[in-house]
Amino acid sequence: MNPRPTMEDVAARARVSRALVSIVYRNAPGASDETRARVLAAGDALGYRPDHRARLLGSRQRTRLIGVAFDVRYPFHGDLVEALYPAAEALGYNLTLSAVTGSRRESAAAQSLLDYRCESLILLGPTSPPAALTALADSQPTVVIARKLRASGVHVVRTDDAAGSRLAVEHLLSLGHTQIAHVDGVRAPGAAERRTAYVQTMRRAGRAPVIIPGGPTESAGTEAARRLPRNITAVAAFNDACAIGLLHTLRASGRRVPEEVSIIGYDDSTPSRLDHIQLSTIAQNAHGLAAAALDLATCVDRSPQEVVISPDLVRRKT
Amino acid sequence: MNPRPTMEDVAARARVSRALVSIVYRNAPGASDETRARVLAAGDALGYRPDHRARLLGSRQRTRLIGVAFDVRYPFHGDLVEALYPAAEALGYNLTLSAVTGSRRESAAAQSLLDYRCESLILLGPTSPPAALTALADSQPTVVIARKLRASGVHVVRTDDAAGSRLAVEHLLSLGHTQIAHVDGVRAPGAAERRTAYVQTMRRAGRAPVIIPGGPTESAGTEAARRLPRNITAVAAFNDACAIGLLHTLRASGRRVPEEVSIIGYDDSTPSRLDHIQLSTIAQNAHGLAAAALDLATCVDRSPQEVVISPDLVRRKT
DNA sequence: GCTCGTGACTAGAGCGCTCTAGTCGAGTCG
DNA sequence: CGACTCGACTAGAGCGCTCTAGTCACGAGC
Repeated sequence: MNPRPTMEDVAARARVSRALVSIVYRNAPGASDETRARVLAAGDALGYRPDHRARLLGSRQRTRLIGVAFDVRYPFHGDLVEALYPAAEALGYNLTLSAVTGSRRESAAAQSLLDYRCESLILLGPTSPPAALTALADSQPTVVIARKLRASGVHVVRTDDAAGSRLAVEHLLSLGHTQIAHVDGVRAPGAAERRTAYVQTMRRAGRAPVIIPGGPTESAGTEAARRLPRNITAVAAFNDACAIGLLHTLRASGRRVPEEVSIIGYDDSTPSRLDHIQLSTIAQNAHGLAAAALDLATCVDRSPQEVVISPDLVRRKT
Repeated sequence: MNPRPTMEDVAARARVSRALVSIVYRNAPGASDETRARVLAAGDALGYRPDHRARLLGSRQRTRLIGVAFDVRYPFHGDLVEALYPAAEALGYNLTLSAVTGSRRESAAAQSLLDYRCESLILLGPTSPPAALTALADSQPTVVIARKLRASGVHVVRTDDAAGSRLAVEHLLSLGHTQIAHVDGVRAPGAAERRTAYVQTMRRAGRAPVIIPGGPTESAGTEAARRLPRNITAVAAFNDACAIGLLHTLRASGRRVPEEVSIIGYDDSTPSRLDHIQLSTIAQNAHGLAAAALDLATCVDRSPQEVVISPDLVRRKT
């Protein structure tokens, strides 16, 4: 519980000036290797760690801090956060997180990031209206991940949902299926792109599209299973949760998956990887999204743009 | 993209000193209501927001900042974070998050929190060895949530697992079941307490305990389902994931839940609430845990202690 | 009338850093 | 040999705040 050592303490112990300690800890040129080692040794002995806040205050413009607003309720946001950390580190940036929860609104999360003087903001699947996002982007670069939108001044990084949907359908076609249904995401983000791509891919293959209303949840999948025509042998679901609900309900009603019905999900979420599920799915490339987002976040004065990342097919057992 | 206004700008606009602006924004005594309004108006007009960093640097001892290290992969950590925000706000504290991920170790997360000069640390279900936690607690109050451990200097807030397990078994007994099995968590945290309480409660009720090896995952539940004796009519599972694996496998093999077999989980996780699952379970009281953790985190110079929160039975459909 | 208290406000020194503008000594070169 | 350059290092201002120690005006109390 003793007060933390400061640069002054390290400087005194290493018998150099405070400024030199700063040089050493910033890895800046202007210190001999010998002194560098001595300063570092003194710092270690005292358990010194630079004060991040003071560091930011002192450095004139660049804070090398990026704020990330994410929703604790979405596992995919967790995957993105995980991918963002190494991507930020590679560029010499630090991440500050702010959570969106059931009771903490996105605007509050974003404002608290601004209080920390983040250089730029990365918002994961934000639900704020475009105007609010534009307002945020007015004061610093703002990158939106995983939401398709046109808000002026905002960078957008997202997965190519049309390509993903096409990938799913082509996979099922290549397996020899002809009666392929799509369980729709209805109004969920991305649902329209996935539905349209499904229809187009089916038409191009000379097959009749069958669309079943669904949604982004397991219960939507459960519901969709009840409406599934008996002649259907393969289903491309809106997302993994929906596919899993469908899977369980189909199995419970005696239909064998994948023997009788093939199912493909979308997201490559954690549940899809579980032993007893092993859902084939379309993976959003979290690392690709993260890298692109950081690239945009760190380039100041770049005109707002949209980066679309291709998804990948993950073949598992359904 | 224009530089953010500072206190100086607000002071100039309101025609007062910088110090007075500080007084107003801190809600400290020493300014007339009239001036207060004028300063606030000037701040609003400029879009001024105090710099959190500078604020903390300036304020001598207390930073009113609490660092939270959580694991993005655990939904329950999300619930805890959600509960921590309002609890912190109520005490006038701010939260800084740092994520533990597959590739970012707990120690890195904790260190980055220290760089931000957090007054205290709250670690959710840490996996670090007790010695590492004691070392952390040496420099500031440290609270561990959801892990039973004896590390000197560290506060612990956790759920009463014995009581939870007892609650689960008593619930099943009260439903008239006599052949109740426990699917064990083996080496998972809390498994020993839950197992012991199960055995004790069964003995006290004059029933023979049946323990089936399992684990904390869905696949463990799937495995346990295969080993489940046919005469068992109720199962208290180690946790929800295990219970859900068990549930699906049992249903797939034709046994009806809850008609033929009752299942109770543990955690009240999000999947347990899903429409087609509706798992009865034992809820860890996230708000209670959060409040207790903040209480401990904010009281400096309090001797390390352990707070045990009672869990609740959530009756659903299994 | 003079002290004293009080509320409203300000000056200025930090907080722990970064960064610019130096100093200082050793080597280079014409 | 004096004018340079160059690497190693230091002094000190400044980042945007907070906070202590004032100042100043005004009214109460003796």
